Amino acid sequence: MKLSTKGRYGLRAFIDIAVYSKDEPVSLANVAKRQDISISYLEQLMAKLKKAGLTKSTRGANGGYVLARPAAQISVGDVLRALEGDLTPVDCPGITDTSTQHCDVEGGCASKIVWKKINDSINEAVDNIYIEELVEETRKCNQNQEEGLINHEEINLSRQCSNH
Amino acid sequence: MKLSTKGRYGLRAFIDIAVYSKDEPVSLANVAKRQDISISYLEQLMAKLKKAGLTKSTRGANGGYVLARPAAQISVGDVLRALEGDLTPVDCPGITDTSTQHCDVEGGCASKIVWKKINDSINEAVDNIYIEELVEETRKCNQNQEEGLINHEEINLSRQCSNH
DNA sequence: ATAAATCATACTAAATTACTAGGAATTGAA
DNA sequence: TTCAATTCCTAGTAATTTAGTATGATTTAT
Repeated sequence: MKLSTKGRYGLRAFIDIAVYSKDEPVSLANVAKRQDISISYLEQLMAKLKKAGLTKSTRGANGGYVLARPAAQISVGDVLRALEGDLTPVDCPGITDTSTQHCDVEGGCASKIVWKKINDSINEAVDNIYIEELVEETRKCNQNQEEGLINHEEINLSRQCSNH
Repeated sequence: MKLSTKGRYGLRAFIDIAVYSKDEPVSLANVAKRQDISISYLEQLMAKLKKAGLTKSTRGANGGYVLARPAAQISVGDVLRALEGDLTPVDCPGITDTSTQHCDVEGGCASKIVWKKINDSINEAVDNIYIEELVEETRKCNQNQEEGLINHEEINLSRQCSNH
């Protein structure tokens, strides 16, 4: 049960755009440089985010991406679901509304209870973190790193602020 | 992000053994019949569960599997981790103790907050459901289904009690 | 002896992931 | 007008993972 690079890279890219798009749109070339993800792959991730209405883009020179809404109004769940599809490790009838599967195993309804709790707990978790919080955290860490370089405390701080 | 058949089938098989092993060990042939999973695949799942100390087996004719501890002392988390490995959709340094990965992406520590919350919420969910509860639920449903057949309410009840 | 069962290991087809590649369309600036 | 920077769109592909099957050895009750 792994979150794919779509979700992992995509959230990082989204936060990056949120952090750097205050004045002007952020180009994927810049995101790629900062996050060490290929432009080509980023394009695919951005297509999903845009289709979900989470980003707006301007084409051509000096173009790029900005958030479609304030970061305080976009949850991590919004972003991850746009990238990964449903965040439901188990999809079986009666658990998700979208399930098209049919289930006809004999005997018992027990494991369904488990799948529902897992699904609900994940969605509850990601729906209660907003991008704004992560933007602030990123700014705080970037600042710490600058101070750290002055104070020769790179090792501690880079560990504290490592990303993924 | 999907839970594999190892986890899905394996938990069902484990519950099945818990339900039917009151008097004698449960053979995989019987589990296979009831749960519609091949014996050969079940053998692989049981190897993991046994290695984790969750089941005991007796070989030879009339052999089979029983739980190694009372169902009230085995959590769903124990079972799923035995089958799937760590239930951590994102494994990155500083989040899990077992992580051997190194992370050197520049700038920011934000997404790590998210991954930790997701991992914690899943594990908290599965560690607070015990097999005993699922055994009782299974018994309740099996009984309902029998009554349902008598009362000609098969459709409703089979929906209510469907498994997966 | 035989049949029923676990145990152990190797193999494989299908699906998914994680990208890369190539080019078309748009836009600001020289 | 031309050029470079950019998003947009689609196809392809190598590597990995999944979801099993297959085969045979070993153990044990009858």
